[in-house]
Amino acid sequence: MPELPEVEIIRRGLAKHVSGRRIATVEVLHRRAVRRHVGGAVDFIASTAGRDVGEVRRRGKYFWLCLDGGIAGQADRKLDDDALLVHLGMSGQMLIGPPTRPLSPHVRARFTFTDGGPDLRFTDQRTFGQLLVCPGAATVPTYIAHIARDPLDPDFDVGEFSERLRRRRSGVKRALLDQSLVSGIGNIYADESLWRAMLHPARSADLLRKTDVTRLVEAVTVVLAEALAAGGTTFDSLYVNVNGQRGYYDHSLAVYGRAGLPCPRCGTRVRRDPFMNRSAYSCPSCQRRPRHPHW
DNA sequence: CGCAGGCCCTGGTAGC
DNA sequence: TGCTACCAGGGCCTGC
Repeated sequence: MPELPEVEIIRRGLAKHVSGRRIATVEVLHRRAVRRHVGGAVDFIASTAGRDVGEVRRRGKYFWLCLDGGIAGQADRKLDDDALLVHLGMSGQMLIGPPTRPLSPHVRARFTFTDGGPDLRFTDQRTFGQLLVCPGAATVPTYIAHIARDPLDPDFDVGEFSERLRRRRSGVKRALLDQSLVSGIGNIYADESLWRAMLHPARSADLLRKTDVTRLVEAVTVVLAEALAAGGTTFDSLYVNVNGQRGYYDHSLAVYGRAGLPCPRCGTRVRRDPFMNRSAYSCPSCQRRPRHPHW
């Protein structure tokens, strides 16, 4: 379940291993991986094969490889605006390795490079992930223009986010998961941030006090940064970096996936509530349930 | 515009 | 044991 920290780890790995190289061949092994690419698999291959990879950028849980140019210090190079945009969904992986290694069963797309070096394999067991080429690489790809800035973005506007959050008439957890309000937060980091800020997930966003919102923004920022420093969360073994290595933030999880286990702060047993056909984990003592829960 | 719910998908596991 | 049911989940999409 890659959320912002995991996606950022992968972005860095790709920047290290793929930026500055020229794509040679592209194979699409599962049509669903390019279902959002206008023109389908044939056009996707034509739009990526033979092109140079520049910087790798990210917004929230999306990242994109700049195609043709965009590499720092090479301003004279032709600057094309295309982005190879990636969303990993629940189980997507970007794996770098020797071209000769066997093809694992869930590889959905494969990229080789003209230098004959390590290839790149988009591997995705549950096929929620997707790849597409669209314009807007230099700023934000058009396809994700509706995705809000994430809390680690230098231009993230805390004031604007706080105001918009306090106008929402839904539960605060639901709001945190809305990528058009703030991006990069999924189920794991929403629960961890709310626990840290001592806010119940079903608190109505429009009833939060300003101090609550300030504490929440602080909590989200710290949780995401700490998870990033730990290399991300490998909860169900589906997340690994480009070299196949796991992250270690699961050792620091306070509530997520810990129903019945003691809250690290007060020892009360962590509670699991049904939430949008999934789960919300919280401490019944640290995160007081509101009189009128707004899930 | 905001909000809620359906849908897409597979592998692991619980339960019968 | 072999079957079924359910769970995990992000985000697009539709309907209100």
